[in-house]
Amino acid sequence: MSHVFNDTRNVTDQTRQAVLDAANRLHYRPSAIARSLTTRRTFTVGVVVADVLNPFFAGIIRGVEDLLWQQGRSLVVCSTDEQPEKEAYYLHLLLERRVDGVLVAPTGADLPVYAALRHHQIPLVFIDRRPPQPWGPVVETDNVQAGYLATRYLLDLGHTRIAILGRHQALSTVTGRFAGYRQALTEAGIAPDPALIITVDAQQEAAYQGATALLAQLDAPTALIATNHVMALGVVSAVQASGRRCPQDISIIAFDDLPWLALYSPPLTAVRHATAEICRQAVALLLASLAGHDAETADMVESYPVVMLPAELIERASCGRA
Amino acid sequence: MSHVFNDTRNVTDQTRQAVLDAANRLHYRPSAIARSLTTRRTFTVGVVVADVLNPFFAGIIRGVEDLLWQQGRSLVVCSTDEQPEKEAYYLHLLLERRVDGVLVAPTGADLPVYAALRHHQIPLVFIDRRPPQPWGPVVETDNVQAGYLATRYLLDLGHTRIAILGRHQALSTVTGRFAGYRQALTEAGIAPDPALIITVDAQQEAAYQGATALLAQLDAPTALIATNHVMALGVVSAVQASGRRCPQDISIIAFDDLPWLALYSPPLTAVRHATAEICRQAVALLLASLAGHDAETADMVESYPVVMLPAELIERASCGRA
DNA sequence: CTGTTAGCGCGTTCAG
DNA sequence: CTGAACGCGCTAACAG
Repeated sequence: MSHVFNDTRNVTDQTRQAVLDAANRLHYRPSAIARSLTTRRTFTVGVVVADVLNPFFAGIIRGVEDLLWQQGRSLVVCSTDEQPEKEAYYLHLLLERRVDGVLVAPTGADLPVYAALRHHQIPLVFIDRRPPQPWGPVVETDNVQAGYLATRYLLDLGHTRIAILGRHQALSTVTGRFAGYRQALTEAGIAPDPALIITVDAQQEAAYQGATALLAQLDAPTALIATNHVMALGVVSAVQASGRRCPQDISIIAFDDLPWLALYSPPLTAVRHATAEICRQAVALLLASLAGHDAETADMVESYPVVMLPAELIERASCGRA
Repeated sequence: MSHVFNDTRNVTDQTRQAVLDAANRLHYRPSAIARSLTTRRTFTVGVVVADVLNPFFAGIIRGVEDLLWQQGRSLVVCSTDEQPEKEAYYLHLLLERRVDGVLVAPTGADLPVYAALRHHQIPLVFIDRRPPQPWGPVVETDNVQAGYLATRYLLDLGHTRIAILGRHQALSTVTGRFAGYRQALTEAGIAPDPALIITVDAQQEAAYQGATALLAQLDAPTALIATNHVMALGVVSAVQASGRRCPQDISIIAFDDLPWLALYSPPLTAVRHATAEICRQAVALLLASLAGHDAETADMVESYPVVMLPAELIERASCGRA
């Protein structure tokens, strides 16, 4: 009797025991499959990111898992490798699985599956990046502020030739960070030099090549900003290879703070995302729209919130101070 | 008509088109829930590890995902934080979800839920660590060989006082690596010194404390082996704090090879797991036992294979050579 | 407080 | 080649 398991009815202790005993004897476990078919809830949410192996996304997944596991919700993870086709494929998979909701760091393409998800009333919350169209709420780092923060910090240290490296792909994260970079320079009366704004492919090797080219310029930069963790690895190795000393010859700022950055020689200054807060807000929005469906919010506002969380600069020795 | 979607029947192109058109118009998507209820297959596998955020496990998850996504199978991830209760909780969750199979890096406790999974015919494959009882096949690194490899390498370099740091918990990984360590020492005619075998809690801070104590000894070691990545971080910071120079004053070997180890000064020698191969073998065993159920392997052998994959030493400058 | 029943949306089988 | 009926295991609604 399902009532015993779900406490959905008053039952005498006697019958409860009888049921429980029988259940144990037969190794009975209720089937979540059958339950989902009737209740139309799967207690599962999908998390779609670029790459589970990227520590930034791994942190997001861990944060979301921690917020959900006590509610009996499980997480299915999907790595898109920045391929829109893979993103669409996974979203279709999640749709067929009838997950209760999806958190997605979009590749940037405007996929038809977003409409399909909406049609099936599956809440969608975008994390880290903005979708091309407002298909759902967004929770992201304030990338303009983050780019500004890093650049301003270097300017205050007296740097005037500051280079920035980002992904070649048109992601909202990269464009935001670049915008903040330009804004800080302009405010300081420095015209952004296109030769110091480098975009490369996603791999560490590409970042290495880009940074190496940068350092080989006649009027080479005295400071480098890597707009994500993989780029940071490439930049660091390029600086090593160039024979430059950090921070004497060059300053480095990394994005995405990870344990090893503090152990590097010198310890690397980094821009840290409010990862835990991103997870909290995203999950809150997801659960809210989940509840919203039950409540039949008829005249649902067609504009979704965009939550921007400020980034924080972790000051270490790689810029010659602290 | 399900026949159209599954090509399970000969259908005229006309009716096929009619069905497909209607499906598109209504944004129809087949429900994997309902399908699972009848077919008793969910096309979902669970992966239970200690911590998704740990790069070693993140690599495992990524590897498994890559092997499974094209088959239309999805992955639900679970972090136990080394707590048997959490492991049991998650395994029950996966059991209720009727996943097709489970890959688990067990905490080491002998949980009743293993029997429950078997009773429900849900294949179980253990990865990275050995379970207390033979509840399923195991795919792991040859930890004895790995510990031997690292120790022997240091011995060949002339070290005689070699310390090793491991987790306090009784995991098959740690005991194996310790055993290999002892074996190498003994072979070299050196009696293992209990003062050089340190076990600490899982956190980086604990490893830092342990390594610091080690370095403060009167007859301090000249080489340190950290048996996992988190320990390595603690060891490295302890060496830095002690004012020692690596490799002049002390040699370090890390476990779990990650990109940043090569960028450290000096680049860190590390023991690398055959992560991709672990994933391949584990998934192969899982799919095999999955197929086995259909084939009704009546007289199933009650002993499961234990696959041990050799580790590899990545030689870098932190030991004074290469 | 307890027993019975309809139906969730598929795959499968059995008639047509 | 096609339509109709059954059942997977559960929840919810309805009788007793």
